[in-house]
Amino acid sequence: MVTNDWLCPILLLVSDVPQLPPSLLGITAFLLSKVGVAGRRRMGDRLRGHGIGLWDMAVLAALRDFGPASQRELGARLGIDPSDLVTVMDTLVPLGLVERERDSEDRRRYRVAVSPEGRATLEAALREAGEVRDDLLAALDEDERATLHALLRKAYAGLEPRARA
Amino acid sequence: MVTNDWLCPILLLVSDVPQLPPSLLGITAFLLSKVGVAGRRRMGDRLRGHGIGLWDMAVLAALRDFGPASQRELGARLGIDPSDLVTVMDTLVPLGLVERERDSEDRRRYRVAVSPEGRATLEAALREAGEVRDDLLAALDEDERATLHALLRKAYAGLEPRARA
DNA sequence: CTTATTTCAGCTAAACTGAAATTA
DNA sequence: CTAATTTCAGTTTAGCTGAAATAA
Repeated sequence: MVTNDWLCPILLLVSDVPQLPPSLLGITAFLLSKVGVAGRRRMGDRLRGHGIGLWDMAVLAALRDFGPASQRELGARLGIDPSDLVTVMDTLVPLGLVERERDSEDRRRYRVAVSPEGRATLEAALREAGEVRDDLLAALDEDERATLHALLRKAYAGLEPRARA
Repeated sequence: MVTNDWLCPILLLVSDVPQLPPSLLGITAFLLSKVGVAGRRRMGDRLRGHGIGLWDMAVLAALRDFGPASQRELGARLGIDPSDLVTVMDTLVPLGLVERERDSEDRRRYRVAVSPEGRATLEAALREAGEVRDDLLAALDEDERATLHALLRKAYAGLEPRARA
């Protein structure tokens, strides 16, 4: 009789494909995390080529989609800690991707706006995102990708806003 | 005319729901990462109540599904760095969830096996995972959850094994 | 005086790197 | 001798905490 005890280590070495435990593959949250981390890493690697990080891209997107905002507003909208937004600004301002000036009506705040260069960088970043999707979801056809996206969006919308982090 | 410039900050304050930029909500990898992180956090919080972490659960699952293994094999299978497996063992061994003894045929290796207590803890952890799924995917019905799971599994299987992170 | 916004200094956890100790 | 397994020490990064500085 063939038992797993000695067969599995051999298969593991021969196939060179790490076979994950079925117990884990049956957990949706596990798959979600694995594919999510893989996508995040790919996206981060590509953005590094543009000199920005994931949060920087998110800030550019928020500024373009919703218009100028204070750092406080950006943090609330994107779920970024205000102190981490300082780091984001330390990246975006010197690169000229955003313009930042004190709010004339409330000099505690900055008024942050995306620059033309920032818009161009965002466009490039969004194209990278499309390529990451093609890579990450290579096994899925167009319909399946659309279904996956719709389901994720529905699930995300259903999360407690406070617990979306 | 109503412009976004002053309307959006007001909506943001009134609705108390952080409206994410449509640019980002259109990126599958972004949603994947967001929902994945939310699930991972929920799972980690629950496992903490059992005194173990996510990697500990993964090791218990691998040992139960595939039988005893060396730390090297566990690391290769689960994508855990061998040095991090030391930390996992430092958790599981004192709790009595695994039994570890030197391999009599190759004394460099340990032979790690799940104990009855470890099986019970894994069962409890898998039940927690079910509850996390119900919470995380509350907005989806049974069919949608099954579809999401199947699509994630297909996408994950299509990733380069080396790049599964 | 209290509150809001930005900033800084530091902390924690996770994942990774490099090398030492032991055995094959 | 080289190579494999486990272990330890240290680095890096992301996300978070608490408080200071400035302005309302």
